[in-house]
Amino acid sequence: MKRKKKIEFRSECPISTALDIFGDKWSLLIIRDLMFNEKKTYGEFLDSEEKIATNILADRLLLLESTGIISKQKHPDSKAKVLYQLTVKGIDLIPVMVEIILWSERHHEVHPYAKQFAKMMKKNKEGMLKKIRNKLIVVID
Amino acid sequence: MKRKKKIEFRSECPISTALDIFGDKWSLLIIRDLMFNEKKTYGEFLDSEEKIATNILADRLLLLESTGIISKQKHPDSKAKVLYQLTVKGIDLIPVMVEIILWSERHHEVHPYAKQFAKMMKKNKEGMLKKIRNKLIVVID
DNA sequence: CAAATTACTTGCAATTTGCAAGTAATTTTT
DNA sequence: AAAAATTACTTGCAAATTGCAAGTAATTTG
Repeated sequence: MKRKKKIEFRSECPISTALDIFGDKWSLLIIRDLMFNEKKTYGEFLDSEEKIATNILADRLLLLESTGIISKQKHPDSKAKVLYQLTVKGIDLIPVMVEIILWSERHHEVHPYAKQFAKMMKKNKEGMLKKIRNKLIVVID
Repeated sequence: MKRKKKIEFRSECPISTALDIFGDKWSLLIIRDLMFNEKKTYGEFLDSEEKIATNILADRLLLLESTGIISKQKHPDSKAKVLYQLTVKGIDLIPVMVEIILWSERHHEVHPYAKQFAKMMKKNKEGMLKKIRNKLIVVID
């Protein structure tokens, strides 16, 4: 499984461009784990509830890196590990992710934590957004 | 090309659930055309800039209908036409779509209208959201 | 220093996509 | 009123992508 060198943008429509990057069933789940679940390594992404296949994970990490949404760093604990993190471009996806969560919570049966999340968002959206962002701010891109 | 009767939800995570519905390269483009481009018929969806294949379009319209995001109505002008429209659940995707547009505009080269859109959003987001919503409000679901 | 762990690759089979060419029911044109 | 367009799809098939199981190579642990 080798991925295309360059991703092709189908048009200059902002929605289309975004979908060219993360329009699939898995990319936003990796971003979710980085953004909300403090996951940082290949192994941690692998053991999600949705059971992403290891080759797909490798492919998507490459894609997200090549589109500037995540970056690889040295893991402080071990040479055998790789630390993945969101770049600023990735962190900027917070409002997208939050609105997806709020929509899904409103229209589907989801985990209780999502209902809690929606309630807190209703109280103070700006504050919550900043709080999430502050937790992710990072030195190197 | 026959589609699976039922879509399978991989987990109760709100992001995952949303992706099970619209996590592909085309669904949100149909929603975009309904939401922002006043498109309403099969033929209109077909002639987008991104050139969706006709079998894929048929498949996605069915999927969006079965998940309650769009609905089919009689076309007032002709029996040969079908009128598609967003349901309330579909209209509720406005904030998701808007945040995707804003993110994409911020990080990519996109159509000039998107820059204009971003500028207006910055001025008065709540007002804009309401305006978009009002244009879509509909009698039958 | 042998067994785990970590981050991937590789080899297929199965599914999905994309393209070209129908088809069936209207609607328009002549 | 027949013939030609239009509209909303379907069908067949090749090509691409996904998903599963089984490696591999470099650390790290017992």
